[in-house]
Amino acid sequence: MLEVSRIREEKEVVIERLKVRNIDVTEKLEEVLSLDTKRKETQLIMDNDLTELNSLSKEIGNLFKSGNIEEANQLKAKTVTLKDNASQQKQNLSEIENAIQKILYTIPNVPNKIVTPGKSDQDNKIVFESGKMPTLPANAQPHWDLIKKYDLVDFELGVKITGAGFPVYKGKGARLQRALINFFLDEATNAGYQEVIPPLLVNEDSGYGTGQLPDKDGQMYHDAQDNLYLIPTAEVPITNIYRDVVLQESDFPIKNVGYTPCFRREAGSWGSDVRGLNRLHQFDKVEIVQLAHPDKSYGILDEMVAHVKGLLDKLELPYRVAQLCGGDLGFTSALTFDMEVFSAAQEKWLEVSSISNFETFQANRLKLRYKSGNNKPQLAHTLNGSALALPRILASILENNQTGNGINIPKVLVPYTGFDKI
RNA sequence: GGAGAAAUGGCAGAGUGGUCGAAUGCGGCAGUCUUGAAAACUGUUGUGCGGCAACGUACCGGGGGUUCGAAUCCCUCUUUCUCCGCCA
Repeated sequence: MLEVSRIREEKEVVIERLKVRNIDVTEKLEEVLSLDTKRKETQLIMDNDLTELNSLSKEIGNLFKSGNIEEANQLKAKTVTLKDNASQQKQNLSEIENAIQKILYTIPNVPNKIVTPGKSDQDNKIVFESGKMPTLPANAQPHWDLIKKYDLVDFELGVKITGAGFPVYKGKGARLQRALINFFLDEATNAGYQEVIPPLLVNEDSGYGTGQLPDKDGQMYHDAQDNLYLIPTAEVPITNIYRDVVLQESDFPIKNVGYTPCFRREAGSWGSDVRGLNRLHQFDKVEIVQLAHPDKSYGILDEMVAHVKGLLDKLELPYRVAQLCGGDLGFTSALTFDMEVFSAAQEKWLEVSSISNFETFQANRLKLRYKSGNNKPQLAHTLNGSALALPRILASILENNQTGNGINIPKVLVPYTGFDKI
């Protein structure tokens, strides 16, 4: 959520930068500013009423003490209208505040100035390519066939138990999945991230804190009975650890990593690219989250990208890094890099990680601040990235490493799988 | 799920209708003393909103109510603890 103070201070910049998302927020910002002015006026009136009310109350107290009952009762009568006024203003105030918030909830984050305009992922800028495409055997198969052939993942079984998009991993498939999770967690831990195992269901406050609500209501599975949401990513519970927290400047950087299953309804996104493991309702992911000093967050974003590149290098997968254009940028992000792995048999680039700097957008909702010295608390920056999302990694490992009579396991995973071939 | 107790500042802990944003202790910060440190002493030390500031205002788990006036009384919700029941 944008800060009103920022809108007031650099309205033109905000409008200009949001144009790369193909939206014009001029009217909304004007509305926010005029409501904010009204808010200040209303509070001033209310505060004045309250000031008078408070001093009358004190007087009445003193009169009662000194036995001046009659005079006290006279003053009491005077408080009635003041009280009415104050409570009316209080109601106005909260209506105005709600109206401001309602608008702010509809405005996405202001993109970083290097974000280019564009409509869709077609317009993203490829900023790095690792090269080294695999050469496949003549009879190469896409992973959904390999999975069946070697009995690694069973989709039909998942349909029987739950529904489409909830696969059952079996045997070496399950083991490979677990190996990847452990590998990713170990790599992150070695890079200084603290591992956490967060809850998989979150409350409404947490959903608002990281910006999934109200923007993506409907994309999350919702337990109406207890009003809890199944997490679409570990970002939600992990970042919300720091909701309503004031850190010391010396606490930075704060680095957390967590493995969780992720649950996404994927409403309306059923298309051609959903075969096999490409798009699921439940999938596993290791997520890295950092909290940073505003001056350091972009350096940290680079560091996180480098970390994920390192993972893909070690897995010996061909990949590229895309800098998202305005039209493809997530609602809450100021700058995002997507990591895409080439899955050779289906000849597709699959997004396996999305690494973003949210600047203060989440922190403002979370009330996540830091203090340096005796200065007033300032909003911190939040960042996160997948390191990594499992199913598509699995898909590309299977496809790229097939030999015609088996599948080679990347060397780095062998200590985790206990086998080097499927 | 049933019965009872509780929720106060970074922490501990007082406060049961007015002068309480809240005693006291610990911790933090600044200073005195010291070659330096410790100890001792002195001062200072929550957050939001409005305001250049002075200051005003709100906040004692959340929401609502009673009252001229609520940390204090009432209702409700949440959470924690104890006992009972159930259970991985």
